[in-house]
Amino acid sequence: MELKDFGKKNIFMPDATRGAVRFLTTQQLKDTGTEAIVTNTLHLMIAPGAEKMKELGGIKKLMNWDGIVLTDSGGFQVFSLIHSKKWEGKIDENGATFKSPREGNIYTLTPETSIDIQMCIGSDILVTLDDCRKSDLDESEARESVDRTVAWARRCKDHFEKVYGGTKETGKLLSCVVQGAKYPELRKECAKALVEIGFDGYNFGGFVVDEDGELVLDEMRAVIENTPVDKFKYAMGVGKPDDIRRASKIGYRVFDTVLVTRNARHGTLYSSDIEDEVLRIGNSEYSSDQRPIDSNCDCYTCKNHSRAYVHHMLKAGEATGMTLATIHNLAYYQKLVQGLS
RNA sequence: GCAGAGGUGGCGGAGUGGUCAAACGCAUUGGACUGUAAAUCCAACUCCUUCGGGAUACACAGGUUCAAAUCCUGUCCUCUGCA
Repeated sequence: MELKDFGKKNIFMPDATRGAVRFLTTQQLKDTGTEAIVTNTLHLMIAPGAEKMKELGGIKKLMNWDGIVLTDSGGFQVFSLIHSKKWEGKIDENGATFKSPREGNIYTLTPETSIDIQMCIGSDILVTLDDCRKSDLDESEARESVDRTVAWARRCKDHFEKVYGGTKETGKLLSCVVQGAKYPELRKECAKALVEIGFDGYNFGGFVVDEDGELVLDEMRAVIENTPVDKFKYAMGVGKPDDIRRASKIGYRVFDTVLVTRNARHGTLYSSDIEDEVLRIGNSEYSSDQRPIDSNCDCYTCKNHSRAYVHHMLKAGEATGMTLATIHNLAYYQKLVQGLS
């Protein structure tokens, strides 16, 4: 796919956070029909490091991946690791400073450094650093997060243009993240402020489901309705197959979620043979089931192996089980998303 | 045969008079996971239950005690060493 067509039709990007979709080789990833992946700024800045990424010629060369690469800015990690105090760190209006628990180094992520690192990674589609927080914020906190997100987005764009020449010079796309928690009005405000700055894509950020696991459609609509039709809309972290269907219906075209691959590793597979399309391959009923995971699937796993084999591999703790399950789930999602176009 | 050690839930293995239906691990059986600190986490796992409890249980059979997986006696079995 050409970058200029990105987001014109539905696309699902698996998360290759550290430069690989877990348990898959780049070739196996290609074979699932995947055209774009998401890698993560924060993870890659810690290892192998921004300078090293640059020296190695960027993520695409490193992975031998010729598809599209989107780099997430690290905004979500700022929330999930630092705001929630799993990692030591501080967040202020300038960005986040944190200590990696692995080797103890201190890192700083600001709107500007996030862009710099994404450039070192060699991404095609950059994401502005945003202030992502938990979903049940009260309105004043949500407003703070919106204000900061917009301010950071502006700084990201300025930096991207001044230092690198922007989209025109680099040929890369710059997308921003819309915050506003569970307040559709704030979502709208945030979207409008971002549109004024101008981006190539608008990403729905924060948490995409409420406490009951329901997709936050009202908030998502507020963003669609207040952003330009000709720019791509990316529903970050969406989601379960039905959530993708719903989000697609209201105008989102770009999706990513860890559910596909994590669920695969944890034994939750998808199959059109099952009524609610969820097949828990670890369940004992599959231990002697010789059928493929999905009779309508032509992925490597379904063409070559039975439910019983995947069940056994996963139960036995063999990495092959994870690989086979991931290949299938990813192929299932790619087919799902194509079917929505 | 003699001398030591020991027999605990599907398995391994704690516990050595009461707070024990019995730690912990594994296995098993369900479930969760939504811009990945996740090959992770949660729950159930003797039987019955109106979910309050109830009934049997720590090789087997007796006994001591208010109370035994824990103490005593016998039986059976296992392992190690010596013949």
